[in-house]
This record gives sequence, structure tokens and C-alpha cells, in this order.
Amino acid sequence: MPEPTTRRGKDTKARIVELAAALMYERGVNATSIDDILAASGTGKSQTYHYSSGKEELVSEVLRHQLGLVLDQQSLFPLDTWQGIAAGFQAMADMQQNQRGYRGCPLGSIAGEVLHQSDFLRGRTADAFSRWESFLADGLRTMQTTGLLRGDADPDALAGATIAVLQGGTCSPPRSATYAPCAMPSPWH
Amino acid sequence: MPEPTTRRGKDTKARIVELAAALMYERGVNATSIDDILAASGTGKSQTYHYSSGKEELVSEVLRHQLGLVLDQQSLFPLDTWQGIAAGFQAMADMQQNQRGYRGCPLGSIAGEVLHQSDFLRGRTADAFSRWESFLADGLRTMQTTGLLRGDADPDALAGATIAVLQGGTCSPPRSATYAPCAMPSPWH
DNA sequence: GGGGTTCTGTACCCATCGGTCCAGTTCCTC
DNA sequence: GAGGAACTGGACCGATGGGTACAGAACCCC
Repeated sequence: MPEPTTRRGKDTKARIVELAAALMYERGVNATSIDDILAASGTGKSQTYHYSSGKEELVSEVLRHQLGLVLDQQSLFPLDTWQGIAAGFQAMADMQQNQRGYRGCPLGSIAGEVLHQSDFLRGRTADAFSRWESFLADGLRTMQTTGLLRGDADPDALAGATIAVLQGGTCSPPRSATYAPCAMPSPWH
Repeated sequence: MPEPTTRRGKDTKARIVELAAALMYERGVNATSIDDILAASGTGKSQTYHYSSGKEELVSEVLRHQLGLVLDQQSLFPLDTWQGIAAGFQAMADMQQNQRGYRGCPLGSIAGEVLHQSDFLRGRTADAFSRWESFLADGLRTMQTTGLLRGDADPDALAGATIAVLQGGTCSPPRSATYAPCAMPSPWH
């Protein structure tokens, strides 16, 4: 609960969250025990409970961490041009295909697993997706002011649909042993 | 493992699978213990292990059950006409909105939770989605013979993309407390 | 450098859950 | 209706996992 104040404390907490995120993304949230995280991060049990009230809050930190990953990746592209949008999402698709073994969206796959578990976590997943959606909608709004997007379009609805399609393409179960994300007929040309 | 031969046995197994499916859809797979299922279905532990080798196989039966629900629902509509397709998927969306509390796709929400858990379950989820995909693709192929769909379209790719979009719209985390499925700009103008 | 705060290591607890066992009951078949 | 197979009930077990307690070490500030 209390944020760490010392350098050592900050490092420890960051290491715990980062390793927790990696393990949960790799094997799933429920298949990742606190002990697994401790072993991987080289910390003791008291650290985890010193920095978070329990596993639920730790998952919530992991969601925030994963949202950060997604937004950082998206920020590499100018999402207020059609070319930037195309390139940004193509990069996400490529990332899926290049990683060893199919994992799905770094945020969505974890979110989907904990959606049911509590009102608290459902709220946190909703928050994370809202922030992502706003991020995309902002780019679209800019495009309206620069004339790239029609003025009567609804940026929020478009952003929501975009994320939904992306989630469906990356997080819905693979159809074959190759685990490739669903091939979506491309709208670009 | 052995299929029940008597009437009573069939009833018992069906009851177990049905209740297991309902509970797992309602609260999530990992939040549903064997004991919960037994209590709800009014059976004893030996029945469960008499008809399945363990929880993993039970989940696999649940996946089959949920696929049956989805296909039954879709079968109510003529999926070899544009109107039938529109009506069928509108019905699924309506079902989402009408049920108390947001749950997602009856098949996809469960599949998404167990995808990570084992190669066995990943295979079974892939099978279930393949069968659904084939079901849609068959309708599209019929439409090619009747001239409703262009001959150079790829029914399998279209079916896959359709399911992906549906999953994204119903199973990606809700953005707000209303838990409504994502509003997708309708192609049916 | 001393004292209080922050942080760390580890042993321990207890609830839960998947799974086993076995004795007893019901059901089919001849 | 007798005998064997199919089915059922429930007590029991071991492992796992989340969470607690507490003493000791590192750190920061005066």
C-alpha cells in the first residue's frame, strides 16, 4: 500500500511488478503464484506484502504496467495520421507473430483472465482500457482538426471499435497449432 | 472417461456438465471449484470422477457444451443470406445486452480463461473455434454458389475475421460500469 | 554514530481444492 | 430374483497457495 520512499525500495517494488507481469503474461495469472514471483525476482515474501495488500492489488499493478507497455509501443507511431495508425497496429500484429508461442495482447490477455474475479479488478481493467481508448481517440480528434477525418465521425466509438477488433484478433483462441493471430482482411488499399 | 450407459448415468453426467458450464460462465473457471459444482448439481464427488478424469476434462466437456449453445443459437437463422447473418449476430449482441451483468461470449469467455492452462485445453479451445468457423464458412460457401457472395472471396478468412470481431466486441473488457458490449459501427447501414 | 524508520528473510499457519478410496445402492440382464 | 455391472455418497488425504508474524539488517537524518 505505501509507496516505497528509498531507492532500494523503489527498485524492489519495480522488480516485483515487472517479474510478476512477465510471468502472468507468460503462464497466466492463476498459474502464477506469489512464490513463483518471489523466486523469479529474488525477493522474500514480506516485500510483496509490504508493497501491496495482496495478490489482487499486485495484479492491479501488473495491469498498469502492461498498459504502460502498450502505450509506450503505440507512442512510437504518429497516431494522428492514417499511415501512423496503420504502421502502429501492423507493429503490434508483427510482435504477436514474432514472439515464440502465442500469447495475445499484453494487456488484453491478462485483463480477460481477471475480469470475472472481482468488482475491483473489473474496474481496474475497465480503467486501463478506457485510458488506451482515450489515447486513440485523441489522435482521431487531432485528425478531425487537421481535416484527415470527417467532422461527423465519432472518435470515441471508432477508438472503441478499433480496440475491440484488435482484441478479437489477438486474444481470441487460435484456430490451429501455429497460434498465429487471426488474419484480418486488410482495409489498407 | 467411460460414457454412461444407463438412463440415470446419462442424466447425472448431463446435469454435472450443464451446472458446471453455468457456474463457470457465471463466475469464471478458476473461481468454480469441483465442490461448487457438486453442491449445485446435487451429486457426490465420485460421480464427477466416474465420468471424467479430472477438472481439465470436465472443462473440456464444458467447452463442448458451450459450443453447442452457440451453434444452436446460430442455427435459428439462415446463415446463407445477408439478412440471416445480420439477424443472427444481432441476436447475439442483444443477448449480451439483455442478460443481467456482463458475461461475454458463452464460449469465448471460458476459452479465454483456460487458453494458457495446458496444451490439452488450448487444443480443445482451438477445436471448438474451428468448428464454429467451419459452420460460418459453410454458409458463406453456399452464398458463393447462389451468387450472393463474390466467387473470389475467401470464406474461411471471412469466417475467421467475423468470429474475431465478435470476440473482440463481446469479450474484451467493458469500458464502463454499464458492461455493455462495445458498440460497433454497423455495416448494415 | 545513534536512533528511528524502512526494508528484508524466513518460518509458520490455515483454508481450499483437486483427487482417492471404498463401502453401499441401484440398475440391467438372464 | 440372483448376480454382476453401473452408479452413488461421503469421509479422507496431501499439496498448494495466500497470508501473517517477527526478528534482524539496511538505510536515512540529525
